[in-house]
Amino acid sequence: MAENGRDGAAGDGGAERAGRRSARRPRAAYHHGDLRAALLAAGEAELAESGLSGFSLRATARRAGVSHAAPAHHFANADALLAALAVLGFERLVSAMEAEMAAAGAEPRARLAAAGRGYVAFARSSPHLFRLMFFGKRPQNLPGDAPREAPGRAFAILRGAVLAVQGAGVPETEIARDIAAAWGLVHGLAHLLIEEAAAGFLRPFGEAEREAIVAGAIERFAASLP
Amino acid sequence: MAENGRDGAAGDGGAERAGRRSARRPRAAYHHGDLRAALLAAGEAELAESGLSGFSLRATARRAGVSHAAPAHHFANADALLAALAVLGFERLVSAMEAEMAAAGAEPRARLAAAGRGYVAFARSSPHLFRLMFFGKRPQNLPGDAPREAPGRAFAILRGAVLAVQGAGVPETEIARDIAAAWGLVHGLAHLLIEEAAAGFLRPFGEAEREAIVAGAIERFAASLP
DNA sequence: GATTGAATCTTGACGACGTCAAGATTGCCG
DNA sequence: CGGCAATCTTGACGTCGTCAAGATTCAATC
Repeated sequence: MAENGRDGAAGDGGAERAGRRSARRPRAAYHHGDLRAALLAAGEAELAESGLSGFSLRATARRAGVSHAAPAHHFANADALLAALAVLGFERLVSAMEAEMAAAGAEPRARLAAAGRGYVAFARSSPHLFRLMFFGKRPQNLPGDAPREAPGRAFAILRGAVLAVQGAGVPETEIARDIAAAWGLVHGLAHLLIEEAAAGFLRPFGEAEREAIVAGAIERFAASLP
Repeated sequence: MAENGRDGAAGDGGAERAGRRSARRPRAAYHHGDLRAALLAAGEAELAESGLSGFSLRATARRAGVSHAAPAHHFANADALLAALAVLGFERLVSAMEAEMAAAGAEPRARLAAAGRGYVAFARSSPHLFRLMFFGKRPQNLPGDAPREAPGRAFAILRGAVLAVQGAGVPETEIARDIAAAWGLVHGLAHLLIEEAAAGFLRPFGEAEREAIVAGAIERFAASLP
């Protein structure tokens, strides 16, 4: 995937294989090899640098060292590329939650709190993906169900963690209420932390203190469940 | 102002002056009167119809019945118009919170829950503005402090409501923790409700049940404060 | 009340963007 | 080895945001 540009601006930088033909084409090969993956990597880098509103398919192609129309053979349109990135983000979100839970042992409340911490940790580590996942245009007419089903796994984890705490015999609306509260809390906290405008009142606190504040809020919720 | 396209929508209702000159220009006047307000109304309508990613300054101008370059005299650029809309949204958010609180009486916990309900109610009534306010590009170089300070009032209300419940003598980090939890909960719930992808598990419930679930989550939080 | 300067709006242009169509290049399968 | 499909490039079109220059109107001054 040719070290998606950056260093030399003009991108390409892909001198991994010396130009074979002549000096006409600094680019290595006509066929890229795995342009789809390269475009995803370049797209994520673009997203991190320029944000969702400044995202450009042409710039992504440029960064990947291909022409502006090359992406069309791998993604139907720009939204399809972004949707694929969002799916990738949800996979990482699930990984982050599972990683924290695995380290949290077996106690249900500890596992629920860990899931929440993982959720927030992901948002802080990849704010550009987080924003894309929850604010990007809804992928409407894309092939496959992945874009629509991607959030489901993360919710399922959170739901399972809540159910494990509640035990059996809880009315359906109460379950929904507590799942909504759990998701709302961690999602809101995550958003609060990555948006500067929203994080105003957390400014005075240092990094460690914020961590403790967020973890405390989540643990207090887990403890408050009946 | 020629009933911007859609006749129904744009409000403004500015057909006050019949076209005076000739049939050449269906538009009434060269000078609009209050184009700034008309652009804000048209921009909000565009936002509601096309979403943030589909927003277009030219389409907004078209809807307002002016040329594509007319907005430049009232907003430095497209982001400035969106920033003004975001400020407008924060004002409405504050109004929604205050309205609920005013109807909630004097009991601190009831007032806190009311503030949260108002927050969610605003998001549901104006999802396009909500998304803009919290996901739009951060207005960087805009004149005036309004865009940066707009979220402050809403946070101040929530903060005040939390403080009123806690009473005096609570450590600073605990205060921050509970404010973060309150904001995170209501913000996350609001987001949960307006994003279809996220609201999957709430689908089976009807409108009234959702209302109860959200209100229940908020009230349980208010009741859980020490 | 006419004149003049400033504010407002229009027209036209430019570069960047997303997307489509057609041609060039390459890998692969027979 | 030949041909076909996949891949990538080039070129074009319409739309977008923004700038510059001209047209029109308002308002303040004389």
